[in-house]
Amino acid sequence: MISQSRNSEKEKELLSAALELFVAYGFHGTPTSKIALQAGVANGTLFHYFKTKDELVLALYVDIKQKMSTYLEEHVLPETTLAGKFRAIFTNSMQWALANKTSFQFLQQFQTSPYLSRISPEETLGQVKDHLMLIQLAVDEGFFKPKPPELILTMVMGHIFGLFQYLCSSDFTNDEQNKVIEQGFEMLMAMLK
Amino acid sequence: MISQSRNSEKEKELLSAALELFVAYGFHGTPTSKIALQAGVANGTLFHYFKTKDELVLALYVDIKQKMSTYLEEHVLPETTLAGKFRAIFTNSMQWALANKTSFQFLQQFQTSPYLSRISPEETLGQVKDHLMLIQLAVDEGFFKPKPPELILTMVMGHIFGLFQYLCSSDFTNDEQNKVIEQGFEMLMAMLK
Amino acid sequence: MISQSRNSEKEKELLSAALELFVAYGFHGTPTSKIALQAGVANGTLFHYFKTKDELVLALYVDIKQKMSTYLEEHVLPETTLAGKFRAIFTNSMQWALANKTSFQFLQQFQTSPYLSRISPEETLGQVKDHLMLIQLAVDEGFFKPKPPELILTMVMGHIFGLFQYLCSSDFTNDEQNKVIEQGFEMLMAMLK
Amino acid sequence: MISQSRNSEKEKELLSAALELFVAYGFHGTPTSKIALQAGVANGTLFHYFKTKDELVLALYVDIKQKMSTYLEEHVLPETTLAGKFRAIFTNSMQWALANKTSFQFLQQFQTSPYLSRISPEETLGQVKDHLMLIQLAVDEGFFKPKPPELILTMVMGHIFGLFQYLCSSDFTNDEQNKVIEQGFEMLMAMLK
DNA sequence: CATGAATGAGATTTCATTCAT
DNA sequence: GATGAATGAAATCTCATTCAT
Repeated sequence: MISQSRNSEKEKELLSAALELFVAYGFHGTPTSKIALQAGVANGTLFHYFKTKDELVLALYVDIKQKMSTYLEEHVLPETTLAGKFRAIFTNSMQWALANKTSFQFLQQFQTSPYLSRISPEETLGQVKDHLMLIQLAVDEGFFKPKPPELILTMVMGHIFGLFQYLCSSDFTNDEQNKVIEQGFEMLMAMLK
Repeated sequence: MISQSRNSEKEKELLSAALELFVAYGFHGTPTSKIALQAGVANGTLFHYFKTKDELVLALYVDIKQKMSTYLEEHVLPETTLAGKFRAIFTNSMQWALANKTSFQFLQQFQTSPYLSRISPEETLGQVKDHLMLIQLAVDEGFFKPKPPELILTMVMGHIFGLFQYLCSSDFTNDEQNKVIEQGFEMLMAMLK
Repeated sequence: MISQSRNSEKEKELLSAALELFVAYGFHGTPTSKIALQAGVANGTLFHYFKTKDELVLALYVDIKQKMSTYLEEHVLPETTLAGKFRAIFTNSMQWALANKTSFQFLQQFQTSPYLSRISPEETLGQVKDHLMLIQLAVDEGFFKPKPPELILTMVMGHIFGLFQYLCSSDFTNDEQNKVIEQGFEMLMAMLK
Repeated sequence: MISQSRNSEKEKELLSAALELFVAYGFHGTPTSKIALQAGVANGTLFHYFKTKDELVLALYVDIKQKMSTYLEEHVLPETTLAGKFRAIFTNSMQWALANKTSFQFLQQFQTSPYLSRISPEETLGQVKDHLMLIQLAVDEGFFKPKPPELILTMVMGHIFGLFQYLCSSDFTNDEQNKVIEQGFEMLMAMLK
């Protein structure tokens, strides 16, 4: 366990350095040498942990996705009502995004890049399946308008991306942020119910 | 004028080739040699028209932005009512995006990339100023809820990106597309009014 | 034709530099940078002519093989008798090998290396087919002992390699060399007839 | 003694793995990590037994040379006549080569490689001295034609390499192999006597 | 002894850019 | 203007070797 934590140490350093540099300079704009430098390891060490640079990019994506998922699950599971669940998903997504701006920006960058096609469709589906099912349930129960769940999901995500952009573009206090998120959620519901 | 039209011909070929390859392989994933090849010109010719590769990327962005703006202007100007203008902006944005998928994807890619910072803030502002003023007007007249125009704008854009994603993800007939756009607009208005 | 001769110029320089260095340090013991340096061209230029280092190795093999074949053909074709043809093949093989020691050593190195498997069997066969047919003819006419032509051929080649090794190991005058070759041929015939 | 036998175990595994991989991929085409992997030991363990990779190559060469020599000595020493000795040398060389194809191929590869120059001339000479003396004796007694022993030796070796190549190129039964070797020896004697 | 993570020099290859024709 | 051969800096990746455990 000691040795593993040491390994993880360098791997984490590498992932963290890669994240920062990728968001600042883009995937191809960031040489592996710079990543290694910033992570404080030797050039070759990067390739000890990730066989290729591409593998590092994908590993970073998976890592971030999983962290966000874990965070959401923890906050959504306790909710028992549909309304509570949706509010939890929305507000906690926003909170996580704002608390992990660089990570969230990386996701955006990744998802509009050709790297996305490296993720198998099953994996992609797996990530949203739970959300789609929840939406379907809400439609069935008349909580949402009768629209295809995929449409509703993309709208919610577009909404989240839009709000994130807005909240990043200026300086807001925490209170202001929370108010915007709150209002954003109300508006979203106004649209979907 | 003949020589210019010939130049323009090659320049267009280059921009068109670059667009296709950038969306497929990313900015850095696309060598200038491949762009020249696909454009049917020699390697060095690219650098007659664009001093550097970066300049080509930016020129492509400006070119696409301008084409979309022109298209929108043509369709929005004739409208006289607020409702008509917003409907026209929204539906024609969607129509243009769907008719020029690669171009729209390029815009998405560009705007989440570090290249965005190469565009001066004034230029960026200029592109949205008209829209912001229109939204402000709508808020003042009670047409929209009293929210900051920037917030409303980012929400509209998030909405558009979401719908675009959804309509690209499956095969829809033109009729179905139009219906989705129509409903999308109604939902958007339900949210904003 | 001018431009071609210029191209060929650098390509030839590269092949020639590669030959010398490969024989001295081995395929993998020779960095492409050294080849380029010795050829008097830039690092990248090598890859302008040969897509990969491997391709350079194979191209060099094909080039040398072809030069030797051409040389042999020119000297063997005029001969009309079986005896004359065999003598011509043998002595001219030896002469060419001694006049192009480095090239011949490269062939030996190549043929005992894993690179050999990159040459398709058909190509390999094509190179010896003529010789095999000539041997078969000699067997049919009772000129050679009734043995499989392949066996005879490998023996002849073993003989040639052996003599080459011997003549390289010490300093011989041209006259001595010729005498050894002559005697070597007589001994070979004593064995095969 | 127990610990030494354990070491020897791993050393043998390493030599054996190296042999196989060197013949398949060449000296430089085979990373030490792959050798260690195939030998079932850790990366660093290889360097406990061989200070450098080069040392491993040379050790392998010496090892194989010695095994072949031992085998030959055992079979040649009992012979009392010149004819018997030569027959024993020749046929047993072939038998060993065919029974240890990979090892023999390694020798060929080694001897046409720049590694050969790492072997001191004295060592090289030592390996063939006995054979040269035997040939000299045979020449003195009129058993062989009056030629330089070095010439005769290289011819014999060329002959052996040729036959080896031939017998490896197709599938032969043991009986066929033996017959070819037998005939090969008769032909060789026809040439040398 | 054995391990295997870590190293960093160096190898191959790419590619934006130049320039003589 | 147009070409494409040539450039060489820089990127990715490999691998022999070391060393703390």
